[in-house]
Amino acid sequence: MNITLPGGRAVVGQVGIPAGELLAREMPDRARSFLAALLDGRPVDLATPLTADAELAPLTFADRAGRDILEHSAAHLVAKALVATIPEARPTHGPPTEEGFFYDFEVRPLVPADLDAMRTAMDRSIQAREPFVRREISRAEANELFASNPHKLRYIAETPEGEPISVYYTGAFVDLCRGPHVPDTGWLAGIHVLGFSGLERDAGSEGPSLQRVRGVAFPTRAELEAYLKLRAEAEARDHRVIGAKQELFLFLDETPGFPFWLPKGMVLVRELETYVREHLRRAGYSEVRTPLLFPQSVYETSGHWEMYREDMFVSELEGRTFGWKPMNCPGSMLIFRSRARSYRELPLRLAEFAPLHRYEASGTLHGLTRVRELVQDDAHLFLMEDQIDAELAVLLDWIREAFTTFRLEWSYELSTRPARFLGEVATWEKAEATLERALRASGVPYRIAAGEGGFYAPKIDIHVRDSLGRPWQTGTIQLDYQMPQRFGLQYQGPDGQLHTPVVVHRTILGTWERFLGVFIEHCAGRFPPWLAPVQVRVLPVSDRHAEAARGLRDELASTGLRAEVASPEESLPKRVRAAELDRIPYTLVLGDREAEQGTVAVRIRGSKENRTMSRPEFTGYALDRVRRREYDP
RNA sequence: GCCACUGUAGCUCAGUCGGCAGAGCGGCUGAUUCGUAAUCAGCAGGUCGGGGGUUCAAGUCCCUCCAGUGGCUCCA
Repeated sequence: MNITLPGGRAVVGQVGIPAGELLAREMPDRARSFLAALLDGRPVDLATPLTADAELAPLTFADRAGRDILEHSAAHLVAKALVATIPEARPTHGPPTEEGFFYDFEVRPLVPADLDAMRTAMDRSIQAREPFVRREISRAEANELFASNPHKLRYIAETPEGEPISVYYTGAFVDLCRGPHVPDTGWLAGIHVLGFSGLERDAGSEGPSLQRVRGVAFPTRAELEAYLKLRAEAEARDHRVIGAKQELFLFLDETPGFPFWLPKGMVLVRELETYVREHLRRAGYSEVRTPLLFPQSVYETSGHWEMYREDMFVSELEGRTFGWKPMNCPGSMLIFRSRARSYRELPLRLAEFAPLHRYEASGTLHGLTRVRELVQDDAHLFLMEDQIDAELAVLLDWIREAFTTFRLEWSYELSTRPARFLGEVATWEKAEATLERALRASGVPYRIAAGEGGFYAPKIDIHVRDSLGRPWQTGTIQLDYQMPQRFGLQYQGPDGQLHTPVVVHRTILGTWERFLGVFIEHCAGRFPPWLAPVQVRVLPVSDRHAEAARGLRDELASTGLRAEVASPEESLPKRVRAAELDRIPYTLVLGDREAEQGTVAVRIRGSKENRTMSRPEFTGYALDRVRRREYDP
């Protein structure tokens, strides 16, 4: 029997030798990291006997498939532990996910004490290094074995005739499973249960609700510890925590989902607006402001009433029904329609930064990243068909520039026609193809999110990851053939005929709220100097320098820098510490030495050294970095 | 909206079996006049998320509403 190993090396194996044994024999140095194998490209247990000529490769945690196997094996262990804790629990399924695994159970609602019991049971199993043992059984045997678990019976029934039905034993616990698995539970020392939650029940289904237990798994305890440390770090830079500490924004019980922007947070918003407006000016946009409320009839025209009403705030006034706008598009459409339009006006680019209201379900609210009142850096581009490609190219270019400025890594998702949509399928497909062409032309990688488009248009969504790798959706580019039609928009073309324009709805940063939520976490509250609410803090060494410090502050303020004085009621070291904790980019110490020489001692955030500069030298340095929007102080 | 959990001073949290509401930080006042990540002392600050109930007695037990957290669903 000839077995081909990775790299094309062919070895001879005795028929019946387990895959793991052969791999260990041929690659003894690495054998300890092998948790499963690929047999002719199919993942299998290491215990699988080799019976014919084949290609064989080891799988480790470094392989995506290997990682999935470890995580799925961890899910089995969770199931074993939960059933040991609550015997009447009925396991359903437990797949690996992007960040770990889960296992869903039909069981009474779990409580934290259940997790403690499960952890104990899991530890015991891990200590015992219980092997995962595969058995293939008949359909009848399977039906008998899982007679008390309707979910497993359903999976058995769904298994195509002719496909083997396999079960895996872990000690006394048995689960219906295709496998493969790690050799034994000793591999699961790096398992950690993150938590549990109830699942939304499918409409119409009865009986106890499902409970999901989520976890992560690593090959070693040490890797788990590293992961947990990263998570703890992520919690420390939670924008909700930083926002409170730095007094950027506020949420009150009385107004769930409605952020209060505090003075310092408002500086961030204004700086972002200024940044975006600079682009608007260069790229030929005009800014408008349209009403916050429109009568129902306008939303009937736009399609919102049919497709988006659930998410809208609605007011009844004098017997008429008004909706608070959830998007800016209707207003822009009405402006376009307000008079005859010529092709010479196109592209017409209307930007609007108006507060939008969306009645997001209470359970989905989350700090700044999911709110009920938000402001987008929104614009609508009214285009002729042959202007679309060029505009899309400009937008993708602009996105690259913006996200580079913020040092955010971004990726694109092409979201296609959803189940509920307006208009004709053919138009949708044309729009989707146009967006895809633009993405290809820009040369950036993208993913297709089938069925994730808006109800009126397919879109390119911009996803950013913060520095800890968590993904967020921010900007969006939507190519819309529906709304112009529904609003009856027309322009007179060079041919003298009336045509319907195409509209691109687009945001770059998305919303100030979500963008700042993400960016606060990305920079961990250490804002680039141009964004920092306080750019310079002046620390007089003692009372006799307070006057000079105030003078310096005024001097800095007159150049446009945001500066403040920390008066010497506290010790200098304490004020230095506070400035560092407040993430102030530039801390200037002013004492006798500096007063005499007309200099300042400059401490740059994150650096313990300080540099003596003349006042004009510092001002020039700081202003230059602010003006260039440098990321670091 | 659904499931679970949580809610004590501005913030982070302690509060045992139901028996007098606490600490640190922050704030204020005073002393100190300070040279690059915490000087010292004192003081103020609470409807224990709201309402209802059980009890001689509720921060603590029960019900309910509100808000938050983690998921589900949804989404910028």
